[in-house]
Amino acid sequence: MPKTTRAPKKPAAPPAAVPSYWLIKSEPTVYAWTRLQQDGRTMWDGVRNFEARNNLRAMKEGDLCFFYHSNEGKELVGVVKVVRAAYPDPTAPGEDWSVVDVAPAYPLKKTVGLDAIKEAPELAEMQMLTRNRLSVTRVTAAQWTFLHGLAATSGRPPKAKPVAEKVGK
DNA sequence: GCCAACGTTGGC
DNA sequence: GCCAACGTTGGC
Repeated sequence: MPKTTRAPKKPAAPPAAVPSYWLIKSEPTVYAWTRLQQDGRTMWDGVRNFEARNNLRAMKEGDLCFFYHSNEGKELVGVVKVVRAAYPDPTAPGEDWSVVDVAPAYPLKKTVGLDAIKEAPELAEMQMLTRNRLSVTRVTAAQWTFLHGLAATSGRPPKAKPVAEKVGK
């Protein structure tokens, strides 16, 4: 594109950008939801799968993710917010992996079990089901809303999150 | 704890 | 560039 048509450098991306929705998995024995609540924030490291990594890289600050307990529990337990977009994974120096920082946004009033997710025709296309080994998957807006219905938190707009937003260190 | 699924790696 | 072996994930 010719320079002359280039937009005059947008003054910081509009924070009004529509958030995307995701689902991240963790084995509760490795890093549980309660632990994240205690920590207040964490670096989501250790992802060693290209597709999962690409999903991490597609996350924007402010995006929301379901937090899923794999292996034990097998249920959605809460929602986290992306508080820092992707940056190189310091646990894999020299390698091309990424992390994001997340903070707890709110717990689900009712956890949503894998069985319930599988039962719902509305969720048949969920990436977590179709790509069940992926630790970071996409969630559509429709799936997001539907799952909040199951979690009995449907009245809660995804914007009510007074999470501290100190980016950086 | 076992096993199926599947992404990744490495040999040819 | 294909494909078999391997490793890891995650459900059961």
